[in-house]
Amino acid sequence: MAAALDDLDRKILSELQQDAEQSLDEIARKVGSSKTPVWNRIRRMKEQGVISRQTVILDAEALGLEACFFVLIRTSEHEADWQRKFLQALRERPEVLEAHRLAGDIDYILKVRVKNARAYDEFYQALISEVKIYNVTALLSMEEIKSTTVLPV
Amino acid sequence: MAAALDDLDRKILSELQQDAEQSLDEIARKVGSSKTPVWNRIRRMKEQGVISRQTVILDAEALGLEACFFVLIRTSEHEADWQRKFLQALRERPEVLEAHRLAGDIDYILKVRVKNARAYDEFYQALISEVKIYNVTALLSMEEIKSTTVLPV
DNA sequence: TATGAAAGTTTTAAATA
DNA sequence: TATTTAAAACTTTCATA
Repeated sequence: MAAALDDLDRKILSELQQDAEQSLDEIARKVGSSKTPVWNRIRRMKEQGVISRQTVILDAEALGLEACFFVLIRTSEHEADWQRKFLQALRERPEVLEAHRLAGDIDYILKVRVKNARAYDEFYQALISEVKIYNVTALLSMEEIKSTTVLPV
Repeated sequence: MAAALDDLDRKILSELQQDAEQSLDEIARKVGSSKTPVWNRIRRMKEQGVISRQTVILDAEALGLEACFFVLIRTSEHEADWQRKFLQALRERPEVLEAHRLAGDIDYILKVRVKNARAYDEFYQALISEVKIYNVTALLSMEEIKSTTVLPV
């Protein structure tokens, strides 16, 4: 599955991750190459799916989304039908930014961004009314020390 | 802190979050406006810090980063000096994608992306050798159900 | 890989509602 | 005050060497 990337590819990815608004010329200069090879490599990496999309990162606080919770979920249900419903509920809710199925004792972890604690409670009430859940622990973030989309390349 | 955004601003943000490669004309058409007002609003939202940056989202699997852990940390140390060192270590390590200080029983949560379980162990050993930590629980993600940078606007 | 030219986009300015 | 029009500067895209 892992794509074969050389040093130049990695430098280009690193530049694009830092700032996707740079022009090809600028990136080419920084990575010590020129426009055409950089352009061809970017196109190839998009086709390969190494680069999945280009987006803007918004400031959650500036949008008034001041509360962030990590939610640990244990469930007694492990049936296919229950799971499908649960996953669908998570995918549909825009306040759920991350959702992972886990190995071990805790079944799922979510990262949820909302306006405030009340908005979290509304989310929580809605979720447990949609699907049966055995145990939920919400961890409230007091400080975002780091939050990055930049992967080490 | 929350910026005053109107309906048109929100539509523009929604388009940019979905796909930041769209041209101004395309965005303008979709949100029912035209190039210049859209351009002025984007510039204003960048200045206000609502839009913090533009980036590419890479596929972690395609890069060979196949393991994702959520790490729950309890510490006995709460001194300023210890904390500064700990936060610095987290910020410097590129495999740490998220780090939050929490309210309550668990002090910190991390999201860590690495090649495999061995790479996680190397990260873990390095971290505990740098700073004293009381208790660590690592939750291994078996399936990424959802992972988005798109905030509800 | 480099060059360069065509097509398209962003950015600024001026005119208009 | 905000929008439309228009034009200059710049960028991307692609053919050719």
